[in-house]
Amino acid sequence: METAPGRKALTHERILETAARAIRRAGFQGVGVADIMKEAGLTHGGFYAHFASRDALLVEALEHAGRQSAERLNKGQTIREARGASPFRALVEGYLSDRHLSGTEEGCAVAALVSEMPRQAPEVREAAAQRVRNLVGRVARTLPAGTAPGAATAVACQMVGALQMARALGHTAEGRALLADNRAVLLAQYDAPEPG
Amino acid sequence: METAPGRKALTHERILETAARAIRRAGFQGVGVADIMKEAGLTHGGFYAHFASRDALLVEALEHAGRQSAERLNKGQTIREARGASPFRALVEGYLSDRHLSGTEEGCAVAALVSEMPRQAPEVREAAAQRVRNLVGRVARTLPAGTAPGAATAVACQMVGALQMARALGHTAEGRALLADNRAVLLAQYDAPEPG
DNA sequence: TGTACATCAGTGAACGCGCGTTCACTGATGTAC
DNA sequence: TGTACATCAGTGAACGCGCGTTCACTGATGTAC
Repeated sequence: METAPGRKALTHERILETAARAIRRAGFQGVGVADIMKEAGLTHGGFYAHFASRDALLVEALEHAGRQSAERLNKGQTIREARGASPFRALVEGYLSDRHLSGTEEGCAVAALVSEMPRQAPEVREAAAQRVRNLVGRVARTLPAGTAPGAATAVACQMVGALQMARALGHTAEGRALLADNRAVLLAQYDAPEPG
Repeated sequence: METAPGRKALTHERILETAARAIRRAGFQGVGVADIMKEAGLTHGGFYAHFASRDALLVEALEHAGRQSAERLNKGQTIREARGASPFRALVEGYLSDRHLSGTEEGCAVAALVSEMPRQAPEVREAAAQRVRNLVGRVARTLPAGTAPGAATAVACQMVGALQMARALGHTAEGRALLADNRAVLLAQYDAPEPG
């Protein structure tokens, strides 16, 4: 059993939770320290009692978002596998779902932030690179044994690209069709044909 | 023959050229009006004689970047095809090249900016969506006849995702390996095996 | 159980700075006669 | 060819505003005796 978190630890967690959502919603550059503190029900002055700098918050927020998104994907995968889907199909259908398309704020941090990652401070970039590696690892674990090397990387890139491009097209028929195309192509390539 | 551009038109073009590079380098949010004007050798005050607002500049800059990147890809494709590559191979090897990895500023606007696109003003979003459609169209034109429907979309998403994720990992062996994995998987799936 | 004091989480005013936008202006270019 | 004037591209100071960060403070909580 872990030590019960004190008042400060609880507040810290609340700021992190808010920030993890905010960066995915508005981008690294899209939210300020004051915005996040306000959304967490605090005043901006208290921020530096919790984090050494804005970048230090971004690092922790990325890690928090990664954990949160991983949990969410785990849940979705478990449910789909219980319904008979292969691990790979469960991942693809969860990641490239309409729900994930519109749920940027709770979704994959890589899809929400990749194109901004190269422009961040070194510490933030490193935390971001780790999210990328984790995503590739997740894909690797769902691919059938004997899949060509490099496939996990290729699939991860396609999934991230697809979600982003669908979002760029808007939450419209056009965006959803792009997602559907990607699901179909991926499942045809790496999964047994759908039964029935 | 077109009308010879006057002094103002030349300046307009120079601002656009600067902005098209700047947004790919630093992101939509990463550069200000004053930065761009300074980089173009002007003072910020003159900006509003050329553009109605910052967003209006972003729209034109996206279009400019799209044209520029398209020309560049055309050139690369022509050279590779002259050396015997199929149109598809020529595109993939150009888009997923180490040169494109490190040439963000002159490269594909979609890869440089997708994850920021959903957060822009409606006019900018629409110009951005058009870049996405153009990229998918370009891929479609290089795929062998008879390829499964949806393949062009899937390939475009993978290429965009791959370039971004490689950049997120840094211009290192890790990033270049990710690109190489993607090239290999794409060529194995949609192209005849490399001769020799 | 009750008082005195130390600790500490969070407040809010203030800092220097850069943003997008406006506007009165300067000085070069072009036109009229 | 030369002068007088209108046009127009670009200048630079100024606007209101929000940013990241600092810091003296308040008021609640916890501890000592």
